[in-house]
Order: sequence, then C-alpha cells, then structure tokens
Amino acid sequence: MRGLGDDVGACHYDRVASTSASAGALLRHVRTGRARSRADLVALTGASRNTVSARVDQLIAARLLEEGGRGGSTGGRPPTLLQFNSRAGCVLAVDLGASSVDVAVTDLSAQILATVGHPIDIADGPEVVLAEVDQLAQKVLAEAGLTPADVCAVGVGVPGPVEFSTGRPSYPPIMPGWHDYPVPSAFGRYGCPVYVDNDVNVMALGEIGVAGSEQDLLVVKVGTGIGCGVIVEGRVYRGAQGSAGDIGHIYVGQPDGRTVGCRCGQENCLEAIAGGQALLRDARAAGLPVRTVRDVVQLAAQGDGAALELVRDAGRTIGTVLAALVNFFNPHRIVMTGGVARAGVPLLAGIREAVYQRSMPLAARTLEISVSEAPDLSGRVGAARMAIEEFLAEDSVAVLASER
Amino acid sequence: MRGLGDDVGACHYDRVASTSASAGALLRHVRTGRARSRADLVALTGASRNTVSARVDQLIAARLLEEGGRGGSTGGRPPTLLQFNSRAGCVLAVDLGASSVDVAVTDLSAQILATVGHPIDIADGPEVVLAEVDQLAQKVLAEAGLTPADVCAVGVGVPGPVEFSTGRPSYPPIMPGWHDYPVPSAFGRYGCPVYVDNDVNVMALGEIGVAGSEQDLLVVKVGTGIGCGVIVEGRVYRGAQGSAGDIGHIYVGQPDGRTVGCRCGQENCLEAIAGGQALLRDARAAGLPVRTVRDVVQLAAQGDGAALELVRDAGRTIGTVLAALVNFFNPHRIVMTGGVARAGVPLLAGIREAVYQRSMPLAARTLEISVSEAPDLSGRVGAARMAIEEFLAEDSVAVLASER
DNA sequence: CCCTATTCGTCGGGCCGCTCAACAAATTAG
DNA sequence: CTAATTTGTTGAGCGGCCCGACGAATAGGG
Repeated sequence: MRGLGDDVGACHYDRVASTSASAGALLRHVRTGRARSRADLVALTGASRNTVSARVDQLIAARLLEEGGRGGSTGGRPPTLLQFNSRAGCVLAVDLGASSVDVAVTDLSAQILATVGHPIDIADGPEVVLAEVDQLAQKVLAEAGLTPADVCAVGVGVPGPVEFSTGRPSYPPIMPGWHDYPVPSAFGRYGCPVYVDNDVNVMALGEIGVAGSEQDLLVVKVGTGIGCGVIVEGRVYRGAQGSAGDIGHIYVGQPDGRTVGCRCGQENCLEAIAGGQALLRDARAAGLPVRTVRDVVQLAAQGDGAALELVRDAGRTIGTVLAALVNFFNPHRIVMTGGVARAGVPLLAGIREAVYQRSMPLAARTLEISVSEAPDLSGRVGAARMAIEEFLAEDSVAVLASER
Repeated sequence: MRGLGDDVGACHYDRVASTSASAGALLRHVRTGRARSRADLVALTGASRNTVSARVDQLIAARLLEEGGRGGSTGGRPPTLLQFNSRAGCVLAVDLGASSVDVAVTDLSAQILATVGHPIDIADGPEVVLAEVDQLAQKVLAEAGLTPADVCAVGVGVPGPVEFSTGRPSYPPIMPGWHDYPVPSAFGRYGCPVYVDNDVNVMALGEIGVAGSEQDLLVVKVGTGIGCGVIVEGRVYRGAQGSAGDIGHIYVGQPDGRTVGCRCGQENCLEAIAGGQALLRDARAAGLPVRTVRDVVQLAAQGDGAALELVRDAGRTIGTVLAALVNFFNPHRIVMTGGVARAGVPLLAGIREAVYQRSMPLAARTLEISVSEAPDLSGRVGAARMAIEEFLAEDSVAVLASER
C-alpha cells in the first residue's frame, strides 16, 4: 500500500492507543482511576468487550477487582462500576538505613497498616541485621492481624548499589560484609517474590505515584549523603553499572576557591559541601547548638536565621548541579526527599534560585520542583510500591486465583 | 503456585529470552549477525520452528532476506544460511546544517550509494532550502541509478529541536521561519514515511550500530555549538520538552574567575568556552593564522603546539561537564562527533583527563570514550539508520510484499 | 556401502485467544 | 409505553501458534 501518501510523516504515533489489554494493564487502568467500568477499559485499550469482560472476570476471581454498584447513565444502560480491592493481599516494606531500619505492612495501595522502626548498625552485617528485620516483620504482621501466608511480595530498600535482578548488594561502600549477599533469602518464609533495590531508586518509585505515569523524573535524596533516583518514562533507570544517579560526588567549584575534602577521598564533592554532614559541620562551626542533622533542620523549621541561611546555601549548591542535570535530562519534575528535605521551603528556595537562573528557559519553564509530602515515609512507601507494581505486573492473577 | 520458594528473589529476568518473534525482530537478529539460519532464530526467540519458518518465508517474499548456500553441519543436516538483502530498497538521508546540506542515498545497511553536498543558508526558510534538498535528492537518486519509487523511507536531521511524531521543528533558535513547518511534506513525491529529528539525536542513532544494541550511550557533538544525543536502552531519550541533551549551555565555573558571554545571553556556558566558535576566537586571539573552525582543527591535526593546547583545553572543559554526567547517567560509552571531533586524539586526551579525574571510579572504569570514525558522515549515516530502523521495525514486510 | 544418529526444515492436527455478530439488560427520551 | 442508547454476556468463527510427525541432508561407524 505504498504511494498513497497518507502515511507521509506518520510515525509510530498509534502506540498511544494500542495499549496492551493484559490483566495487569487493565488493573492498572482501574487502579489509576483512568477507568471505572468495563466500558471505560474497552475505550482505553481498544480490545473487544468480550476480551475485557473475560479479563475482568479473572481479576474479580483473584479478588483484585470488585464490582461496586452502578454508575450514572449517559443515555443508556448504566455501567457496573469496578474498583480495585487493595485488601486482596498485603506486602512487606523494608527501609534499611545506615543506622536504623523501618518495616511496614501495607495493603496493595501502599497504605501502611502497621509499622515499626528500630536502631541498627548496618555494619553488623547481613545475618544480624536481617534477623532483626525478620523479628520486626513478624511483629508488624501480628499487629496488623495478618500471617506470613497473606504476604504477596516483599520490597526492600538498601543504602547502597544493588544488582536488582538477583537482589544482591554490589560493593556497597557503607555496608561492609553485604557484598553479594542474597538479601531475598532472608524472606524465604513468605514464599513470595522479594524485590531489592537502592533506597534512592525505591523512593523514586514511591514518588511516581501509583499511576506509573510515564514521566521523566528525578528524585533527589538529601540525607547524610546525596543521591538521586532517575525515572525514565516511568521506569527506574540504572545505567551501565547500575550506578546512575550517583550525584553526591559530582565536583562543585567553589566561588571563593575554598576546598572541602570528602569521605570518598576526592575534593569538593557535592555532598561534602551540601549534604547533611556538611550542614551539621557548618552549623557547628557557626556556633549553633546542634548535635545531629535533624537538629539543624529543626532549627531552620523554627525560623532560626543562621540555620535558614545554611539550608538555603545548601539548596543553592545543590541547585547548581541540578541546573546542569535539568539541561541534560529535561525532567518533568524534581522531587526532594531525605532528612534534609524536611526543611522544606528554605531548601526549595535555594534550589529554585539556582535552577531557574542557570537552566535553559525551555526546560525550566514547566519544570516542577517540590518536596516529598512525607520524606520520613517515602522509603517505606516506595518499597511497598516497588513490590506492588512488580507483583501486579506479573501473573499475579494466576497466583491469587490458584490460592482461592 | 505460591509457597514453592523457587520464585524467591526471581524478578523479571526471563525478558532476556522471551524476545518477540515478529518479522521485524527476526530480521534484526539476522541483520545484527546474531542469527544466520532458521535454527538460530528458533534458539534465539524460543518460538517454534514452524512459526519461524513462516515468518522467514514472508521476509524472503519481501526480498528482505535471501537464502545463501548451506552452513557447516554439526553432525546433522546443515542449515540453509540466511542473509539480509540490503538492496531490497534504499533510503534518502538528509543532513541539514546551518550553512550546508548533505543528501545521500543508502542501501538498507546504511551504505552510501551516492551523496552530494551543497552550501545553503538555513535562514532562507523551509521552502527555499527544501526545494534545494529536493533537487539534490533527485540528483543522487539518478547518480545511483534509482527512481523515487525505490525509496522506502526518508531520514532528515535538522539543527534544532523537532517534534518527532509530526516532523515539525519547534521554536528552533537558529532556523528562523521553520517553526512548525511540516518538513515531511517536502518529500511527498516518494510516498513513504519521513522521519525527522534533531541532528544530534540522528547522529546518536548512527553511533548505536545497526544492532540496536540495548545500550546507554551519549553522543556529544562539538561543532559550532555543543549538543548531546542521549540513548537510553537503545532508544533516543528526549525528555519532557524534547530538549534533553542540551548541554551546550550548562554553566561552567572558570578557575581564574574569568567571564565569557554566550550567544544565548547567559555567561560561561559550556559552548561559549569550549565550542567551535570559542576555539576559533581563542586561536585568533593567540595569533594563529585561522579563518574557520576547520582551520584550527587542521592545525592541531598537523601538530601545531598552540592549536593542540587549545583543543586539549576545550577537551578538559568539556570533560568536566561530562564527568558530572557520567556520575549521573553512568553510560556504557561516550562518542564524540561533529567538526571539532575531527581533531581526535588531543580532544580525547583532554576529555579523558577530566573525566577519569572527576568521575566515580565504578562508573568510569569500564566507560569507553571514543571519537566517531567518520564525524563528517555521521549525520548522513545516522539519518539513514534512523529511517531504516523505523521503517524495518514497522510492517515493512507487508509494504514490500504488496509491491511485489 | 549401508545403517543409524543427528540436525534442519516442512506439513498437518489441535488448542488458545481474540474478534465479530447477535442478544439480553437497564436506563433515557419522547 | 415504545424507541433509542449504552452496557455486558454468549456463541460462532477465524487466525496464530505450538506440538508431534515426517522428509531431507549430513556425519560416523561397522
């Protein structure tokens, strides 16, 4: 059918409409609110009513969907409304930090049903730490009135690089003894898939929104160090060695020519100048009565002038790096999270100042820079969402249906 | 089938094997050399012999594949070898620059059959320029002994942002009068799909290799300005507004505190310090006998000390920016192209020096930094490859088969 | 030289999934 | 109360794909 001329300049544009009609895709449409009835699903996927009906029946049999009354008529038979049953199962979410661990059980909407935190030392090694995690998990499950058999998936965020496909940390700098340890093996009792990833990637997934909206997104975590989760078209981008997003050690030139050493051995790394530890150091040097990074952030939140200025300065420094990344990556959004992000407004102000000054207007104009609503929770929620998305994307229908 | 424990930690790893067995996928396997017979295709795709045979028959009918003798036996009947018939059609490749345009006809392996260049002024607007392109296209076609009916697809690279799906430039800074002009309409006579993209993206596609190997890649073009094509998992990454890779205006702090104005109105942009124009300016300031950027590059290639040092310095500056991007993006490879890249070794040396000094060792260790083999051709070859890949990925089988 | 084992490609039967068309159900408009 | 409209379900049919079986072409052994 050449030569008609109607396909001139037509490029693969139809991909928008030709969405898959797999069970997972249908479920996602309902979960994200894009569809509320079988008819909506037909319109969205382009599949036949028959196909959609069959799939929906499967999903209902797996208890992942429920029928919920009738919707408003538009001049004909009213549709039977569908809704996601977020209580069809639960997931375990583990947010492993350098000095503490948080464990939560959530439903399939990542709503936390119960959660516990506990101080740990990640350097105690995987056996000790994961034994503790196991204890905590049993505790939260009991608290939520659930049993190990109810767990559909486990999501774990760890503070270091991970080979995602195997769930093994790979030469993590701050996790001695964890290299190549099969983290999933610690959750064998649940007999379900275990997904392990870098904490920053996990948080990034949490910030996408359950929609899995196909966005390009940066999630910048400013805690003790500084890291960045990269989302390309709704999926985590990892790069060649899985170290993408490692922006903490980007070199930052200082206007006054001053030099700051970093724990990595280099000088003038971003996190050595604007990370949590740097903030604490500078605050102490300025004579502020602070013992931890948290104290500095709190002081700033209370309106202390010196603390505010320190946070704002850190924001400016981070902003200069982000400005370059905005030009290069042109994201839809940037979300700040991590301990220092709790400072909120002053940090954002510094970042925005630098970004809007130094990025190309086209890329910066519609760029949204915000702070995560609950920086403390984003690790757990992200881990839960990672587990949920991965689980529901697979043949979860079969799994849940075979269980009855 | 829960509770067996055998899926613990098992994540979607099977995607590697579960490759699609569509005609396009089979063709790709043969084109990339991964498969040389039907049996290879069966092993690669996991599809049944039957299915593969049917698809291959279609491809042979469309003349995209040919049977070529028998391969060596491994103890049984020897396989009938398959080979890609790169002469099943041809594509037009157009590399539009600010002051010149190159047009080429290539076969389906992006081998140039004939090519012509011509000086233009892009500011003359689309009608004038594209009329000239049309002339050139007819010339190269005639030279190669082909007719418009033989053209399967057209690929065009333009020096500015383009909305890929429609082939319309969008507010291109250096192409006055081109905004929203439907470039594909100029090629209506060929009655085939026309693919238009930013020249840097086009070059990036050219550097992937015909394989479409799923790599993460940066292609940095250093010409008058500096731009960067971003390849994520083998596909062009464009970002929110399609301006991803716009690294020419990243702010670069100067150690000596000196300030350089950029044509964009900002100060100390990368391209104002290390771009082709900057190189020319600095060379003149140093008293070198040069009239164009090309002269500077040539001088360096001839071993002129001052020119070499200038190029190397530009490399270092570009390297400092790339070092940050390497940490963030963690690419497998970086390929340099564009006019200044012809300088080769000294540019690379400067870049490597800065990158290896300032990037994280993990990301830098296996990073490959190289210069395109033919910086002058990469625009044309890239445009051709873009057209070929897009064309062959679609239902080209049906198109070619229906033609007989 | 013949026979067997092995590998490659093709042919027919059958299953699965999807679409199309027709029909039942539930509502609005007139 | 009837016609029109929209929704969901049921049955028929079609195409794609896999499975098993068979012919083809070679290597190796007696």
